[in-house]
Amino acid sequence: MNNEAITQIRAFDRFYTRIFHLADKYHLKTNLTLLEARILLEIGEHHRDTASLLIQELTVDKGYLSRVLKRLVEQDLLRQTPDETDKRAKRLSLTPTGQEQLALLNQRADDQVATLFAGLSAVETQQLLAAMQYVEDHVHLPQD
Amino acid sequence: MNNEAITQIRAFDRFYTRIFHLADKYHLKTNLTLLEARILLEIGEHHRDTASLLIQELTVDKGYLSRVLKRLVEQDLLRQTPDETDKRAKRLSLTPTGQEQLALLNQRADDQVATLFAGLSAVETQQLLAAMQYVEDHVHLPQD
DNA sequence: GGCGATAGTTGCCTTTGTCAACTACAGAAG
DNA sequence: CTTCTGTAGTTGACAAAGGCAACTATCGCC
Repeated sequence: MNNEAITQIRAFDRFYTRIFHLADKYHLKTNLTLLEARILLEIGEHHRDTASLLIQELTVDKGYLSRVLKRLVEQDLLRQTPDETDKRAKRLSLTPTGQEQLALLNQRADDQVATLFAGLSAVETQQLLAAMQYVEDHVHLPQD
Repeated sequence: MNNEAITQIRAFDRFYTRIFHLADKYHLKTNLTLLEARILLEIGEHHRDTASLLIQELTVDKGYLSRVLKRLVEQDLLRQTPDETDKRAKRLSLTPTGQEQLALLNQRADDQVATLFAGLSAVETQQLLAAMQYVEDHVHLPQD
């Protein structure tokens, strides 16, 4: 890969970093931090229902995570129920309030995306998705 | 924009967030934080040579930035010279040591990118760049 | 010359994140 | 069944990151 290409990719990275910086605000107007929002998302949508799974997925310190989870429980967004088959673990699940919050977060995030890509025609949207897919397919992810 | 599209874009965002989380480590093995690295980059390559410009570009608190800049000066990576035409401002520039550090950072970041997109043919690389460009061109950036 | 705005600094505080030690349990090996 | 190593999660102590407001000095303008 030549230098010109690398420079352009790094420019894209900077660009998309900027987008994120804007788009990562979907948790505002809720009283959740970004991490808390991502936790609700992982539990509620991707069914990662133990702390260990979250640690892997979000690459966060387990001590820190433990505290954040506690906070979510205190806010009645999250339940921790004992795992019957593995008594070390706790199963995480959203409370009804937690599910409401998650729905709200999703709504906000969707709105953000819709705003960022507003005004695209159907064809343009399809091409955009294809372009993203191309990028995704051609990144060589290191094995953790 | 339909829901299906939004879902896919959000998936891309999560994906690229993950990439960044890996790629943002280029400052490691130096004794710089990510913010310090980005500051050197902005000053050294994009000629943003006042604190105000950095505040805008990096969306960082001015009090915090002030301290970080001080730290960089203490490490002899940065110089602050009085601006003759505006005596409130200070012109920022890299010291020779700072330029060396920046070169090192660039090297690391380039390596990261090269690794992430390793093994692409010339044609694939061109298509990748085109795909990135397409994404970039079709985001509707809000006016700050 | 006076006044609101801007550049940057400093003190104070909260949030976020790291690290190591610790408890409790699991699973395998003898 | 005991012992040993590994994993799940918690807690305490601490460090780093960042936000907020007050302050000084200077600017540009009426």
